[in-house]
Formats: sequence, structure tokens, C-alpha cells
Amino acid sequence: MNHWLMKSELDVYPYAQLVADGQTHWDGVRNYQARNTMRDLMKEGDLILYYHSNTKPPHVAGVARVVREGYPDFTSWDSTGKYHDEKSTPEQPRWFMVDIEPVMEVTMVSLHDMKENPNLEGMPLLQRGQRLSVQSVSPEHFDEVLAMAGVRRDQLN
DNA sequence: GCCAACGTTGGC
DNA sequence: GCCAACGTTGGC
Repeated sequence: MNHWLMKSELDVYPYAQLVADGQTHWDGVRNYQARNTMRDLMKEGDLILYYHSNTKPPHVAGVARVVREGYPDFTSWDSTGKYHDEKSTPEQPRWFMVDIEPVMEVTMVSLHDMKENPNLEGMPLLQRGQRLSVQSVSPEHFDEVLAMAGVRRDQLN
């Protein structure tokens, strides 16, 4: 199983909204590296750290899971939507997304605390200038972040 | 609000 | 193919 981290701005789509919705499609990603990850690498059952950006403090708020593997982001060919890309069509989709569901809300783990934790050294999120909204997390780092929230992997449903 | 990082665009 | 200009992300 692979592990991932997905960023969402708190005031755009918070973890609580994912819980309320039960499931969502991760639309609107317009970065090729993040697209490739969703299109090619994220598999059903993979676990995700759900991260709130653009808030104080930025933090991990919960765990989610991939429930549908990469498929075309149909918001890209909706000419009235904010995610429209005229170069993307149903025949030749340019952007992809996955569906995810909530697994467990966790006690906030702040970016600051993660940076202070030597066991998370090398985690992509903590690198200077890291902007990718969908990124890989090693199993060890995933477990360590869970531990910081007081959760063990076997407590995830 | 600032600005570093970095991806994209487009002229050449 | 290079690279300057520009736009976005996102922490601070």
C-alpha cells in the first residue's frame, strides 16, 4: 500500500466537509506532477494524510482513503466552471482526479510540530518551497504523524 | 501583506 | 531550446 498527503485550503474544502459528504472527487488539480500521481500511482485503499493549508497553523486534520482510482477530471471541460481548461476534452482529457473517503479525524498535527520532529526528517511536505498539493509519504512518516496525533495504524477503520 | 519557490507562457 | 516575465502557492 502507498501513502499520500493531500492539501486542501481550510476555507475551501475542510476535512469536516469530506466527513459530511461521505466521499468526494478531488477535482481542480492543475499541476502535472500531482496529476500524474493521481492518474498513475494512487490505488484503491491507499491511505492519505489530509492537510489543511492557508490556515494558522497549517496542519494535518485527518486520514482519508482512495476509493476510486484516477479518472478524467470532468470539471476541466465544463466551460462555465472555474476549473475549465479549453485544451481538455472528454476524448483527450488533460487532467485527472481520484475519489476519496474519510477514515478518521485526528487531533491536529501542526506543520510546526512536524518540523520539530526528527523522525520526520526528509518528509517532502517539510522541504523548503514545497508546493505540491498531492505528494507521497513514506509508511514510516505516515505512522509517525499518526503517532503525533495519538493514533495507531490498527485503530484506523 | 510580503515574498520565496517554482511552474507556465511565449518571444526569440 | 533558452530564459525573462508572470502567475500561483502557501508559510510567515
